Amino acid sequence: MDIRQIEYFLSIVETGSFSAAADEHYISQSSLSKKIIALEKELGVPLFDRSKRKVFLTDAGEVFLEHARKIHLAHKAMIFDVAGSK
Amino acid sequence: MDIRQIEYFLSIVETGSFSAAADEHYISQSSLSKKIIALEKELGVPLFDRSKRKVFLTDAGEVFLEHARKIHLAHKAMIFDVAGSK
DNA sequence: TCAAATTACGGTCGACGTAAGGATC
DNA sequence: GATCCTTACGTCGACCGTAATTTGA
Repeated sequence: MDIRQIEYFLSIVETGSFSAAADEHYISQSSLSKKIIALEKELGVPLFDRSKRKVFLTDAGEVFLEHARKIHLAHKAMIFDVAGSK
Repeated sequence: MDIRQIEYFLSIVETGSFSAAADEHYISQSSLSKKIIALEKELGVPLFDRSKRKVFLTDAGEVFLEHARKIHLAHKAMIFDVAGSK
């Protein structure tokens, strides 16, 4: 699992859209989709329900979201502190 | 940054050795070394002092270590909770 | 039909392991 | 000389974007 995948996931949740999240990260819709599919495969559970026009989180997606936010913040703090220790 | 790199880093700290950590993760010493070098490059700071036979953490490495432990635990909790939500 | 996500495809870049090199003890 | 980390090198898999396909409104 890559930190970027977590950031992609968070962007999708914020925007409610794969394509909008892809734009935010300057990658193609296709690449983003594949990254999320790979993440779901790694976890063994689907994170999103794509059956509607707007994407919704599955139950597992909700659980993932809570942790994803924590890890994202922890990672940001890590970068900041490490850079400051130079 | 990949979660695996964090786990590699933690194994090196625990064992005090790149090669022992590589064995733990069933990858070659060479691959592990390259992963850590890539991590240091991404962070912009060296994490280890390799000038002695046993590897030592730099100041930045010590800072990274604190965060790495937190993120590792958060990741483990994430995997556990997501799997449990299936 | 329009918009949005997935799948197919081809090219390129990166990751891996083996083996050689350099350094420490 | 032995052990450990890094560099060189060749191969193979992964990632990316474009384009085609599928599906929901």
